[in-house]
Amino acid sequence: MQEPTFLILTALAARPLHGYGIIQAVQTLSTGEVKMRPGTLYGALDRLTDQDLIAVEREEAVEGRLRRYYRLTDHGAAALSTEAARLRRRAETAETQLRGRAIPGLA
Amino acid sequence: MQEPTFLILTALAARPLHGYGIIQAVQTLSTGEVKMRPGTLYGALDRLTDQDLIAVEREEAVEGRLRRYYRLTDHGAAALSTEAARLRRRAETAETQLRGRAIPGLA
DNA sequence: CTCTGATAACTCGGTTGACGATATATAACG
DNA sequence: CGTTATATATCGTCAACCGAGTTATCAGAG
Repeated sequence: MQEPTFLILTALAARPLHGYGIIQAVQTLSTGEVKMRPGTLYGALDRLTDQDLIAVEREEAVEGRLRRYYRLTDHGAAALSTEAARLRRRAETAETQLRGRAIPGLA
Repeated sequence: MQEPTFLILTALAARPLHGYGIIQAVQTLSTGEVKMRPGTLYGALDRLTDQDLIAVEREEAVEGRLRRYYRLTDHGAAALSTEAARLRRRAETAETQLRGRAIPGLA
């Protein structure tokens, strides 16, 4: 799983959002680092829906404009949780290695 | 930066290694999770060398077989450190969101 | 003596997924 | 009336990962 995908799932973890809301949430959650483009978002949304990690919650028409809300599925929440733990482990391993001290027992 | 690339840099952080040694180190460092393929490794090695994140340390001929050792450059160590911090932040943000509590002040 | 498996390097083609650019439409602001 | 913000969507490209295959040496099993 790559960063943009991870951030979409993160954005949807707390509450359902529509596409444009995800773009804004991702920017906020990444403290301005990541500005997701529509080309990345809508492709990922279709893919994640196919993988049953997210699902369409509801569709709203606000002032003539459609808003399609997505929510994280249970499956998606589990995947995000697993992936977060993985990132944490990767970060820890890298920092340990950088300190120049290999974990005892490793070649 | 993607996971395989990150793991190559992690493997080289503590000490220089040759290609095959990296494959083994990655597998150990990821507690068996990631078995890097040659196609991934050698492509990444060329790319990372071009980006000056790693460099060829020396070439050794051991029993007729060539061993090409790569080391992390200062630039590469800095990039790995930055990326590790980034992964840590991503993991933390995701876990916070999963707890259902948005960071106060966010929409 | 041959075959398998580990070590060690490298190539090639396919697929996935992110990205930039572009398109469309409405409402608000100046 | 033009620009900015909201909101969705498509298209073509490119980077990167991945599996499979190639070549070669040496050790150990059969």
